[in-house]
Amino acid sequence: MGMGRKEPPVRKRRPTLADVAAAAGVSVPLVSIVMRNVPGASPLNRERVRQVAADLGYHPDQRARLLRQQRSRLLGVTFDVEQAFHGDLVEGIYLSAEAAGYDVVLSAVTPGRPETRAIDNILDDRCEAAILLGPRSSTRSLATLAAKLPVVVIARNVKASAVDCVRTDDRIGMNLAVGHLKEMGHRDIAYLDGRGAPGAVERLRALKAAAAVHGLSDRVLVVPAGPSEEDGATAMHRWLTQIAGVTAVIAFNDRCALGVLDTLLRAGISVPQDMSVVGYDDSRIARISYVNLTTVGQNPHDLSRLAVHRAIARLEHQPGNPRDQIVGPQLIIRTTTGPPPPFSTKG
Amino acid sequence: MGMGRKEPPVRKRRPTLADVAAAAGVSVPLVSIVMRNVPGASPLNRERVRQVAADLGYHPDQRARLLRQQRSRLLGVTFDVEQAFHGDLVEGIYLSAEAAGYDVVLSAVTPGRPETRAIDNILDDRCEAAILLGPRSSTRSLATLAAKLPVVVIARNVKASAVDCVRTDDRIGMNLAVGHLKEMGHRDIAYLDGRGAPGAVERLRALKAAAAVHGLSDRVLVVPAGPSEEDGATAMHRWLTQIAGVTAVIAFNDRCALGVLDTLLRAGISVPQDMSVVGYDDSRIARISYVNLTTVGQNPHDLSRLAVHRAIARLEHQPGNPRDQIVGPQLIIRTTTGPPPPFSTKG
DNA sequence: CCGGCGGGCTATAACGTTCTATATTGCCGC
DNA sequence: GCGGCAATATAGAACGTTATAGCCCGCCGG
Repeated sequence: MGMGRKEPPVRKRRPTLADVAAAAGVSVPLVSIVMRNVPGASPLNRERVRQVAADLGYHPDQRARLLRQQRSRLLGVTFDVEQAFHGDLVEGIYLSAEAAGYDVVLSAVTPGRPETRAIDNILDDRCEAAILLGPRSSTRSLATLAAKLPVVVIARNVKASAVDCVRTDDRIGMNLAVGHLKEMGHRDIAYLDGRGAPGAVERLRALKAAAAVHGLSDRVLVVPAGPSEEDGATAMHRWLTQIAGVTAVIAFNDRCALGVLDTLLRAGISVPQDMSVVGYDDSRIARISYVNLTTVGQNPHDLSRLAVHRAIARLEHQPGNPRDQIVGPQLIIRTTTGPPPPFSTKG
Repeated sequence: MGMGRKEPPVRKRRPTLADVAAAAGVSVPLVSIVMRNVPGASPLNRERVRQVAADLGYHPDQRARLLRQQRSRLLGVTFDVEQAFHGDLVEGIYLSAEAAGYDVVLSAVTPGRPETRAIDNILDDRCEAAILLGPRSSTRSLATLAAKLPVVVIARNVKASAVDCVRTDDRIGMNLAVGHLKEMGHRDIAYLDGRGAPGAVERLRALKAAAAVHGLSDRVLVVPAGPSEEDGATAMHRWLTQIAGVTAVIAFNDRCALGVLDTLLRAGISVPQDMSVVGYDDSRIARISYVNLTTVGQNPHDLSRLAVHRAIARLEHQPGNPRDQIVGPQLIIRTTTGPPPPFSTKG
């Protein structure tokens, strides 16, 4: 019975500029001036209005604000919730955008929410430009989108004249990986291909180019695998019995490399004494101490910074020169690579 | 020289209702009626307006629309880009929200973007309710937030009367894990604690309760570890030499369990013949074929569905009964658990 | 004493949409 | 022929904010 019943939290309509103005005894535009920190109000009123606004718990309505202004200063970003790497990119995008005075609207792609819907969302929200992380849409539909607003694609090369791209150059990455192995004395190298995964074709081509540069074209063995741990493990398992002389493996990506490592461990082949392994991506898994995978890392910070700046440049009508911007990857040398075992140096 | 120069893509101001109305020769409100699919327009005009809108590439301005309406029907969601599980939850939230006619505003928490900023963002965007995934803010500040709008927290228990919680019950999960092991014949079980990780205390308490239920209170050994692969590997390594008789390990989470598996593999202890291992979370890593980890899985679909419905119920003034909703986890039996080796049955 | 100037403040309109109220039909029954 | 009704269309105001222009007042030089 009536003892200390909690009052229900009465949530009234959120306060507006008019409420603050009335409470402070000034006009609405003056409050607006104070909230925006622009000149035109006396220090006295400025202080008073600030106080009243804080007391009322006033928050400016972002939507009304954007509606009135000519520009929204909004960047729409689509990303895939399943890709850990996209998380790193999102982080970088927030940073660069806020530094440039732009705001970010996120729109996720999930198994149940196709990319088209994610894109429609950022269109509805009046974003001035779109930054798409690893989009799967056709070149054609991306070009259509680019007719409506500036589009910057990260981590995919889209051959449409109106679409900007920012991506890592696999040729540089593979060059680093092969160069590192050659320097240590390896000659016979196996490459586990991504087999149909996005970007696999480019990466294979890059590997072949790197092999040619280092004069190892006929020493490189390409094995079909895939993008997952399972693919790496299966391919390595099947292939273990068939090779001899190969002293190093480059995997399509880190997950694939992880499967390779597991198979080698179970087969009693020690890494890096008997076999060197190089991954690709520098995903979080590569950094675990007991994995400690040598890998080619993309630079999410640079990728996102370039993408944001490129989008803003388009908005401010300074297209800039290269439509397709390349970020150099870096080789992160950990403990899965080392010199080949002495008895196997046959070249 | 002048051959086939591409015309620069002229991006004009985006079309508005007024533009469509003028082009179709009808009034603005009529176009609005058509675009919203509400009664009040003739089939003839409906068709015409649709056609014209499509031709102009008209997209309704979500911000203006929400400004005019009394309600925004917007749910603000904060999530952590580093937590893969949050991705699964986001997916479910989109699904449930769209089914209920609500829209979702995402706001990410990253290493460089603190939770407070993410929350301010959804406040500025006029969301009607907030759904926070594993928030790290203090109970106090969450309560303050709840005074402004309904707040539903997923995956954390917040003891504030105005904050709803939806979470998995660790007691059920641990009960399943211990029960499964006991059923197979295990008696002496080690638990690798999360040591300071969010939720570790509750999970440890739940384990102890489960042990008590199964009459194994004095057979369970608690070992400090941590939430990462590395923690699991280190703890297992250090601890391997000190135990005897223990036939099963329950890890704080899957990542920790992965470290355990790796250490066991390197030590030549086979799983599950010599030792059973149970994880917690059913993260993607647990499903890899060569890992194939028996684990306690949270149900992201149910969690997100309940959270969305709870938020909407609050908005529509039907608070409903339990402020703290529990979703039952499920045991996913894979191949890292089996009967204990015969010689070790001592109880 | 007057015209001009500038700081501080406010009235008003506008952003793109939707709500409310009101007109304009055509059609029916009496 | 006329009131009533439903269906369709439009005029006008409103949402919360900001841009523009103008008002008021005290001050200065002439």
